[in-house]
Amino acid sequence: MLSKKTQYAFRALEVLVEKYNQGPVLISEISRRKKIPIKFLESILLQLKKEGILDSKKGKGGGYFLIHNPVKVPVARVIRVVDGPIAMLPCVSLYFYQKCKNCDEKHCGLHDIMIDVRDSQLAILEKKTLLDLIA
Amino acid sequence: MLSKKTQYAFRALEVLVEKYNQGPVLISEISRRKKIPIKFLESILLQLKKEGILDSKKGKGGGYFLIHNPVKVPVARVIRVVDGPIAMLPCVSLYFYQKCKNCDEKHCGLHDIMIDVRDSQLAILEKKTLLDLIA
DNA sequence: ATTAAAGTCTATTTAGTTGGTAGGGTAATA
DNA sequence: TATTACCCTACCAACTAAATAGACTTTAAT
Repeated sequence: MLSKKTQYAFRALEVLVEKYNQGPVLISEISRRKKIPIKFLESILLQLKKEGILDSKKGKGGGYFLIHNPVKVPVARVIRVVDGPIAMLPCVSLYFYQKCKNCDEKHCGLHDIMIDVRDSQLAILEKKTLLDLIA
Repeated sequence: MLSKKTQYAFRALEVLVEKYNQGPVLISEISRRKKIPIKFLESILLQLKKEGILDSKKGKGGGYFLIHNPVKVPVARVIRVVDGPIAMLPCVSLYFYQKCKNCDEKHCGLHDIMIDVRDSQLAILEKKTLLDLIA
């Protein structure tokens, strides 16, 4: 399951996609429109900024905005930034790989199954982009 | 990510698949062979029994054993019993569905994406069975 | 230069889950 | 009838998620 934080991130991104290339959007506006606790939202947007998905402008007329064309940002990227691994086991994760203590990956049925699952998940999550959020 | 509990469950099931139709297997044997804390393992096996995947026999010569032919038990079933939902959002879960507060499922891009992901996950997890664990 | 708008940072709280431990009770079978 | 081995209850420490509070800094318009 995606964390609530990640779900909030997607809701917020919906707003920013709609307003892509129309200047910064206030945190408070996103919070109000999507019913996200403002301070919690603040930390989410900050995280997305640190990871190079968003940028922000301070002062009057400031706010958050997308750096890249929404069609260039895969859904998978957002999940990894906010939630972490997408795979169901550490030993099959591409970005958060950890060796399995109790299984020899060469002959582990579970490992093989989860590799398949990961590939089929990523086939979708790497192809779908932020633009698909407001389809 | 699957919980450690679920990973233990699969490790334990590997043993029971190998010994299918060869009588009960002691908790202590599974614990030793798979290096699973015995009391924690106890609770996992009990849960699998309550859900109709395993049965047990008490007394001398007792232990746990599979009820059904391993090829009849999909991996998805084990995950649902021990871990809960497989889907990435409550609003796209088949067995643990919960309505989305902030989205109208009819026009929600995120919803549609996660439906696709769920289907592709299940295509694998419903087809692969316990027998594949020891492939 | 002032000021107010707006993002940034640190920290704390609350609640729930996970992983694991301990000990005793109960049922089945040799 | 004594073992063996499952069954149940309770507890705990560590961690994570979700949310809140408040002070600080930067920016831009006046």
